Amino acid sequence: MEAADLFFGAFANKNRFRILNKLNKKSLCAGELQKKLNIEQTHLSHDLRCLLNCKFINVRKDGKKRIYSTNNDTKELVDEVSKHVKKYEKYLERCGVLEKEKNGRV
Amino acid sequence: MEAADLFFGAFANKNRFRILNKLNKKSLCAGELQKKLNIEQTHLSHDLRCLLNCKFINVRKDGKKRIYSTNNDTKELVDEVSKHVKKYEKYLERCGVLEKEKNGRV
DNA sequence: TTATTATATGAAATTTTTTTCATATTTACT
DNA sequence: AGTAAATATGAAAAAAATTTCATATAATAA
Repeated sequence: MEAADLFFGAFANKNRFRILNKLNKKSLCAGELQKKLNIEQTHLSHDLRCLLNCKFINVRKDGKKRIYSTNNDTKELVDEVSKHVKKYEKYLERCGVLEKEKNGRV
Repeated sequence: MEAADLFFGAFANKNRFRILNKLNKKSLCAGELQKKLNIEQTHLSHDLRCLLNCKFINVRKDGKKRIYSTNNDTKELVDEVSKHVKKYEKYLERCGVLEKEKNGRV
């Protein structure tokens, strides 16, 4: 089950998920992503490396830019997860540090 | 995109993923899960509450036990993710704190 | 009504991840 | 060669999640 842990380490992150969603629509270079998502440059760069290492995305060079893109498996996965998130949105609560007021006991 | 963050907070966790996989096969009470997964009692309890809050799982009472189960949406999602994890296993690397030795530069 | 089993809770301690900072690299242009 | 633009890197700081601890509650049985 170690692989699942690594998987989540890479995939399960708000910013990285936003990146994947953007790239699902259109391949983009880092600079474009940065503008669209309004993430600080080095932060974005770290996230891209993370996604890249785990093969969620690919790069190709184009002059001094690097164009990032998702593959089909990633597209499917991201869409599936997005579907679930949308459907369960109303139930989702911050975990671990559950907001005390909301504690809906069983 | 806030919902995605909450979603990952609950779903994206090694132990909780193990729990979901077990429950996908068979509804179980906390005690049984504890034995099968070898997780410390209060730890498991926290994780169950988390999954419960976000409606990944359901409970019903049976005497002094509580029987946990997954729903169909969760089953599908967990299976989809498991499939991806299996396929990409060989690429997965710990993120954020990337092991220095492994640094496969682009 | 007390004891026991099963499970839950909240807070503190620990660990991990995210974010920022300062700087490096890479490519193209002059 | 020197400069600027685009992106990457590593380490430190900050934030968040996990794990443990000590204790509470709930249901049943003696």
